[in-house]
Amino acid sequence: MERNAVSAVDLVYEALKSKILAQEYLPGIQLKEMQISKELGLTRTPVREAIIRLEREGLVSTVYNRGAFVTVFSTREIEDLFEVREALEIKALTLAIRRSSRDEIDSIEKALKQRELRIKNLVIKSDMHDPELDFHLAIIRLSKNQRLISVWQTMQSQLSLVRVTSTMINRRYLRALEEHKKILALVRNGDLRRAERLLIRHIACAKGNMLSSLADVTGGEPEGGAIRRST
Amino acid sequence: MERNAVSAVDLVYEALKSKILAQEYLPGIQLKEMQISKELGLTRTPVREAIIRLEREGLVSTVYNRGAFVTVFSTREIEDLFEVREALEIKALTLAIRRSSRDEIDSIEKALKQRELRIKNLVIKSDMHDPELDFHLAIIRLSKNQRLISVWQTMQSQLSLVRVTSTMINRRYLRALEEHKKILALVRNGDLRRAERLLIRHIACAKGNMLSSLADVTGGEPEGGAIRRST
DNA sequence: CTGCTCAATATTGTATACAATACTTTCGCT
DNA sequence: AGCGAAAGTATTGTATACAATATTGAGCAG
Repeated sequence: MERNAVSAVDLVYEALKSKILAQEYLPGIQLKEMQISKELGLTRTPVREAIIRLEREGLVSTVYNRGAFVTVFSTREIEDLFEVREALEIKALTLAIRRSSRDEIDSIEKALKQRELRIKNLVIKSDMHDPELDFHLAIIRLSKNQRLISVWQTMQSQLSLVRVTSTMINRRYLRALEEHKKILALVRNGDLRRAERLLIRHIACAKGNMLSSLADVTGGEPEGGAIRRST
Repeated sequence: MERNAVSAVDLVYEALKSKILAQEYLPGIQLKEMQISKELGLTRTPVREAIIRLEREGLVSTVYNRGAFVTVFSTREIEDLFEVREALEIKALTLAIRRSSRDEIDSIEKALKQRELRIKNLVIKSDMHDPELDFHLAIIRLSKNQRLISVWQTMQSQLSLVRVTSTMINRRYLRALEEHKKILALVRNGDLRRAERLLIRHIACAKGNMLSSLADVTGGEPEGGAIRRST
């Protein structure tokens, strides 16, 4: 009995998802079943099924009889996402204070300090995944609420489709780190009110950055063709 | 050009979803592709694709090489769902106060009053859909946040899989209605703090009811066979 | 050159066929 | 009878085939 058999659908799903998140497939481009199935040495059936999964996660948008496209989020949708994300993170704070042990908080703090060192030593690799996310994910995890975690991750992966100029990220690294440390300290002390306030400001800041960096590239159609061609 | 052409997948999806939500397919039973496709006069392909959609919405759980089953939620998962739901509804309150017009609130109030009349005249039909949901959905909609709305609806449909004895619902009708009216009044006055507090208590009450009604039927395996057979 | 029609192509949507795994029943043994 | 192996059946997973729709491009009229 093959224990660790993995389905072809899973393979395609992971392949597509990582390519989308790595922005190898840019928002707007069409995911052609034939092409993908040839690339992976499979047929269209598992590819279709993987695409349906991605569609339900919001990374892909499909139009009947036209195909599947990497989702292009509007400014409004991004704002909506941030509002939901804020709601989830605030709830996570409440739960974290109630449910997390000193040890767990210590280990997050340690990770923060290591990150601070790396940043100050300027070993910032451009391909380093956003450290911002690590902290927020850590807080979310403290909630011990599996559903909260998975909804948050779905939102987050959608937000990560929005390209942010890396300079924009780098500039905020240190400041964000300070805020993270403060929030964590407040969680440790069980000071929900202040933690909330700080987190809200922190998220608002992140939102502002993303939206302004969006404005920078306004009009910059992603190559590969938009969803609808003018022709 | 067929404008309103609807895909077979959509048909299957809607059919399955409504049967699941109507508890025609009870939690735990297996969704057999062949059987469903024969019932609908289609083949397995669109059935499979519809099932994948439902799986991503949490209504169905699939096991590789074993099949798809209507999800059975554990007590823990229900608690998790309620926590997320609370987070979303609280956020919705904030946004509702900021974004909703007097007219919108008036129309919700009118609906509440009509419902009150119907209840007092004892015209409660057993197949009436839970009025509790109407109010909460109305509040959620006031947020004007499409993402918030859709995440909430997904959660809600999952929660509706949990069978609640109808007497349990009926008993709470009037009391819930009063709470709804109070919450709405507070939203109208922009009193976020008090609205939040009331809503939290209100949801806690609903959660308590659901969990206790769950306890009633503990051990009552859904007919049709559980996910894993003992043999 | 522009705009149109219509054939040719590409792509998706659904059906069918085959393969692999899981479940069931039968049969044989102790 | 009780247990286990093995054949038979059912069900899912993947591949292929066909149908329907959309897109492209050539040809042609104005």
